[in-house]
Amino acid sequence: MVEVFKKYLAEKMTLTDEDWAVIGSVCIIKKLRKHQFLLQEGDVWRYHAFICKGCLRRYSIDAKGIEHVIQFSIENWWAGDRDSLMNKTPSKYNIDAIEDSVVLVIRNEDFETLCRQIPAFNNLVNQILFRSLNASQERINSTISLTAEEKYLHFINTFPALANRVPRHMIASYLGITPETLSRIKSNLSKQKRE
Amino acid sequence: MVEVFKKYLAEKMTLTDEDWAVIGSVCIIKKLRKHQFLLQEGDVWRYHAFICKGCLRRYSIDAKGIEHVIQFSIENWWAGDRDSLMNKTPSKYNIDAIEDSVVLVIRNEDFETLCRQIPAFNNLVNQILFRSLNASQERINSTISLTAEEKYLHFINTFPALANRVPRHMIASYLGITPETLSRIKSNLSKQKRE
DNA sequence: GGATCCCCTTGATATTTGTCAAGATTCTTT
DNA sequence: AAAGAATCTTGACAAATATCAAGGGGATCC
Repeated sequence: MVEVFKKYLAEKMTLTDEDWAVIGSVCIIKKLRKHQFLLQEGDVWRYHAFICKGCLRRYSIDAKGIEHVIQFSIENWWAGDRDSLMNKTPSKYNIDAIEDSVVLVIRNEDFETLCRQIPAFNNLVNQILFRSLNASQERINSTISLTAEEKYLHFINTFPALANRVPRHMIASYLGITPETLSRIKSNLSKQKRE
Repeated sequence: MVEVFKKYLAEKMTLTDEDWAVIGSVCIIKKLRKHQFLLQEGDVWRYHAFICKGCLRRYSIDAKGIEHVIQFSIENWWAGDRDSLMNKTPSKYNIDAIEDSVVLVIRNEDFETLCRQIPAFNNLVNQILFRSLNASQERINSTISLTAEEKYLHFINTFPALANRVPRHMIASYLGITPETLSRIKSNLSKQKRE
């Protein structure tokens, strides 16, 4: 499973055998069964996690006990709680597996050493940061500008791989609407298509 | 006005006179009158802009011609369009001044040189990136989890300095609600307070 | 110092979305 | 294969929010 990560790195940076020896040595493979937590609210997150296989979600639980999905991540993406990591504060989020998954975990100290020792790795990390930030902005834009139906269409456009992979009620939660509303949107859309 | 930036840097990193000589030499001061654009949709953004004084907003315009405020920035914050900068693509956003403002602009080439030459500066930039990302996540969370009234309360809690500084209809737009709804929320809140 | 424009408020009404409840369907586990 | 749990759908109704329209107040510009 480490191979997935190696391939990912090789595609995004020039990766010498030497680099890989250093990086590989700090990687920890962790299997997660469906529903198993990678991070629970209240814990401090001290890692960087790369998903080799499977699908995770990050979500918060509000005062009324309702779950709100903040993010999905699948193979070749990262997961974690930067806020908790950076400020060493208990996390406000939960991360769990939607399917049986395999994640590759790197301890933060090790990760920082990698960034210092391997400039290309550091650049990659920065690139990912930039991308995440742009994606966030994009999401904010669509959340405040679009109707429920438009948000759903935007979602399946942006993440076609997820539409048939994660339960609908989680997509609804991600979009900030109720499962019932999503269900109606879908039935409307397929009605319109038939006409 | 460059002093504001110097003070900002001195607070966030160890800034030698030498560093400042290098940094100061690439700073361009730009005055913006109220309503004046810093960036217009379609232009490519090639700078980093620090606000010395005043208040800017970034917004998009949707297919129906409606403006959606994505972000406010005031003195001691940065403004710009990372997406356009990074990908060298025409910007999807407008940035304009809500009040007469003074911004400090650094060309991207110069900025990158600074990052390479002054490690402390580079660290600061990374820190800011992290913070922005956390703030984005936080905003997404509140946008999908809260009611209109809660969003408004959350906003004035998070940005008390903005509440009395930017027009209400822009706050409404930022929150993804109509000005009318915001107006009613405010009148409800003050009613409740009186009771 | 009007005149104009922009912004905010309020009311009436329409639309969207949420809530609650029941039944159907699918997935899991044994 | 059957039981049980979770998920999805649908309907009736309620609540939240948007839309449309009108009027008032304050800033700004000749």
